[in-house]
Amino acid sequence: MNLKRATPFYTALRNNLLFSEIREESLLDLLAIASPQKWPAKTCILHTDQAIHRFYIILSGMVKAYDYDSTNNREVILSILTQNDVLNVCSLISEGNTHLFYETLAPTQVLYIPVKQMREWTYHNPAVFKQILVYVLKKMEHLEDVASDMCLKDTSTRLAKLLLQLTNKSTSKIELINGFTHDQLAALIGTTRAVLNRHLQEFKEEGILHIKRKRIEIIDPSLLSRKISTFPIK
Amino acid sequence: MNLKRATPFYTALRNNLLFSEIREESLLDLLAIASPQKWPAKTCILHTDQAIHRFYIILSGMVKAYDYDSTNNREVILSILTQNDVLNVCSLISEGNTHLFYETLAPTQVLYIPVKQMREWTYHNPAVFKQILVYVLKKMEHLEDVASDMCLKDTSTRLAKLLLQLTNKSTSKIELINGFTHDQLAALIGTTRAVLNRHLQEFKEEGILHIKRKRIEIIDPSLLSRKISTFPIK
DNA sequence: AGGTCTGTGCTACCTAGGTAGCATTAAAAA
DNA sequence: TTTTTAATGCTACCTAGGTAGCACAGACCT
Repeated sequence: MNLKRATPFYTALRNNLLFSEIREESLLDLLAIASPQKWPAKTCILHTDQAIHRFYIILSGMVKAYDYDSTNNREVILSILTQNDVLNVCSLISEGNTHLFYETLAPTQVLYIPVKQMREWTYHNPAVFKQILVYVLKKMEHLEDVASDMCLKDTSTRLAKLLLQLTNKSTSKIELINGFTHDQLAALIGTTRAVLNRHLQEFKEEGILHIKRKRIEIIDPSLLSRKISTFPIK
Repeated sequence: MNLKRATPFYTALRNNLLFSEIREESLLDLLAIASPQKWPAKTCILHTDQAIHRFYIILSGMVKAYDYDSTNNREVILSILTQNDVLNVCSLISEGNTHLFYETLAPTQVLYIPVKQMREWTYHNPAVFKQILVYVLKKMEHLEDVASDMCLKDTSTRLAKLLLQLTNKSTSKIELINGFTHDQLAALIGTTRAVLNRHLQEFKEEGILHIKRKRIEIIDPSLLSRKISTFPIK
């Protein structure tokens, strides 16, 4: 028993807010039906029948949730999932189908639990639903922001917001998306690489940031925040 | 007791999927702390301190959830709430702040429960969280669609989708948004009245629909569905 | 070293959709 | 009825952002 508690998997679950209200014994029950799995980068997930019937908890790595339109060959990333995020919440409830696609952006470690067993576990631990609700509501809020920005704000505002959001206030470094290509950054703000680059160059000209290969450094955060939603004209 | 069960309020709660798993006695408890309220059309809600501390269940009428950008004076409607929808789910959980605005589009009847009492009630009826989760996940799915359409699909596709979605398959009538002005329709697909009208006229020319004042009638649904995501060019 | 590939910068062009403004019509109010 | 208001149609213009294409650079291979 004590051995189990010592595993990194146990610690991972224990530190996950989703299970903060769960008693130790129940958590060990959960651990008992969970299996680890590793995905290499650039793996599509939730597309196999098998994957649909599993509930995933991300231990490390990164997964994008995106939609893709074949008519114009474009992609939007609606959300980036990392440590402590979960995949396939719908499966616990209904055969609910998110139409989104999921793909790893980096090698990713997960724990998975077969949906059937997970449902059984939730039956004995209904308290988890409240925590899942908290989790989903937070995602929802983000999605509301994304949706409204996408159609009310222009591209350069969206870019500025993205960069500011992901800047660590204390270190002033951009987190999470360093290592992203411009294609991926473009998908995050719902535009094209060419357009994104146009705005990046603008920002560079104005002394707001440095651009290195797969890495952006903010020089002047205050100038950047002034880019938000203040139209150049008017 | 039997009297209470006979009230239209009881029936409303009983028919609301959110409370499908709730025992009769618990539902009566809920009814005991609930109060009816009427909002006239065009009323802003959730903006007063009082309103923030209440959980609302819509009995009849219509409320739009929207965001507004003052720099370009535009509005997006992200969701339309009607009978059996609820307002202020976040309040049950955290001081969670959706940044959206809410406004009635028609005279609306609600039941409200003070958040404090509602939280207490949920404490005794935790089963409701699962149902709320089901509800929120459904809203989430819709929001994902909206967000991705907003940046991957062109306006005429979004319009076609909107109209088809709201067409009752059996009666072939458009529901819910009949009575909407073009301004409101535009906000629903994230564009401007002028642009919306341009596409409506296009559709009319092509014999897809009739346009009357505050009312649209679909003549040829199959032509309309062909408008979806098939670019005129290519 | 040389070769391949992926990411980036940049140019020149095009169009969907945003903006402004006004004329027309239907509905509601006086 | 007339008056007033709200909803709609339509015109003419403008621009942000999408498209295509290519040159160049750094990374990563043999």
